Amino acid sequence: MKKELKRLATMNRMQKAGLALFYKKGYFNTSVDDILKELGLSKGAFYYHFESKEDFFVKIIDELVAHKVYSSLIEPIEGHDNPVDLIMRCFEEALETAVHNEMDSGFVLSNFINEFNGKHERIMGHLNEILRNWEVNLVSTVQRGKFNGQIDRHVDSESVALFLMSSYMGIRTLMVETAPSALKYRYMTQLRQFFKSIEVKQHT
Amino acid sequence: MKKELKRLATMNRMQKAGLALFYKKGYFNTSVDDILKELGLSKGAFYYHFESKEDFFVKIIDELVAHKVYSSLIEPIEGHDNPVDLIMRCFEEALETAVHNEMDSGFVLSNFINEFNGKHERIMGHLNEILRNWEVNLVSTVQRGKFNGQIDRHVDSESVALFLMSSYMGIRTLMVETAPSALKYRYMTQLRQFFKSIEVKQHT
DNA sequence: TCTAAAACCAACCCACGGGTCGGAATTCTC
DNA sequence: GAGAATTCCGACCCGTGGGTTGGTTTTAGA
Repeated sequence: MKKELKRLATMNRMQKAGLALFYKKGYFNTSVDDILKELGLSKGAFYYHFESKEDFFVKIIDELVAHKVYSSLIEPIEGHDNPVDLIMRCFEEALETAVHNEMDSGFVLSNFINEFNGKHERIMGHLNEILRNWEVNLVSTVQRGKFNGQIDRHVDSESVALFLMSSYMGIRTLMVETAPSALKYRYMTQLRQFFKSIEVKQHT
Repeated sequence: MKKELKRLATMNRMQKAGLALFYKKGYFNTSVDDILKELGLSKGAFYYHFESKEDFFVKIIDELVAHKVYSSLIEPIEGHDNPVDLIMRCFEEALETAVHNEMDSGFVLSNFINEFNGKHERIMGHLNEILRNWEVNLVSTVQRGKFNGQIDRHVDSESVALFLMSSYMGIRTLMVETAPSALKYRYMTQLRQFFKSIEVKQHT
């Protein structure tokens, strides 16, 4: 019984260290040895737990990356009150985390997508699934906004979701090298502006 | 005299092939041999013309990538009539090219930025310069819009420019794997919506 | 046509990285 | 505490990739 626990513990350590390095230096630019060195483990240990570097990475995506995206971008907007506000708060929060994160290297999911886009079918499959989950969630949140009478019924939910995703992925990329705090502020300003334009006009 | 010409011709061939492969497979995942194989040239030829792989890449950035961004995103919006329209047309055109481009791998500049973000100071310096040019150009275009009385004087030009850049970089990433034509349409819809929100309200 | 420089070739060097394997240490189970 | 299974070590294999070098072909120019 305890064996299974230790097994999982070790695998988890490797995956966490792996994600940290893949995120920081990129997949192709990170060797298995790099990860092992950080943990004081050997190649044997690694290949005892994982079939290959690729298999290792796929598991990281399905578990850690998916979870990260879920907890920071999906779960926070699943409430039932004021969808627009939820999305704004969620993005703000996510960006704020990035600002305070010393050694931020961008949006994890976006980084990996960029590295494998059109290059590696299998891995892209797993990354795209996370992306789709996010999208579905955004779409339904926007639709809730329509029901609640906050968002104009004439706008296309899917388009809005897509626009939100695009801009978020882009700003996270830009925030890596240039004054994240200032960029965050500017970005949020325009995001608010955009939301205003699709909100139902209040005939006060 | 003709020697210099041949020299430049060969270097150009290498750079073009290099950019194509770097763009398609990424920098770290493309070997110098890959490029040489495609041209039927040898290592000796390569290292006769370039100091190193990195030097080779930097030159590609400064010449080819910079030029590409300039001709597709900067030059088209430098006119003097209707800035909003110019930007819309320009983005539309750029996305349309991507749609029709079999084997599209995303926005060249964005791809490279993602690959080196926070990882490689020197290369990021060159990439950021292109980014800044683009930004400056967008900012001044937005400001022209204010002068012309098309854009609300209260909006912050830099924020708008940033928002445009973000969304464009994001949508280009997303377009690689998912029905580019549909995404383009949806994106343009929302971009128009955004512009509406910062345009001066016509009191007809 | 002859020479010298420019352009290019191809074999070589070496470090690195993914993956293998036989055995040693640890841990569980009885 | 013995035996077996699990976990891990570390030396090894081998293909790859960046870079070097000595020499060969091509070209310019007088």
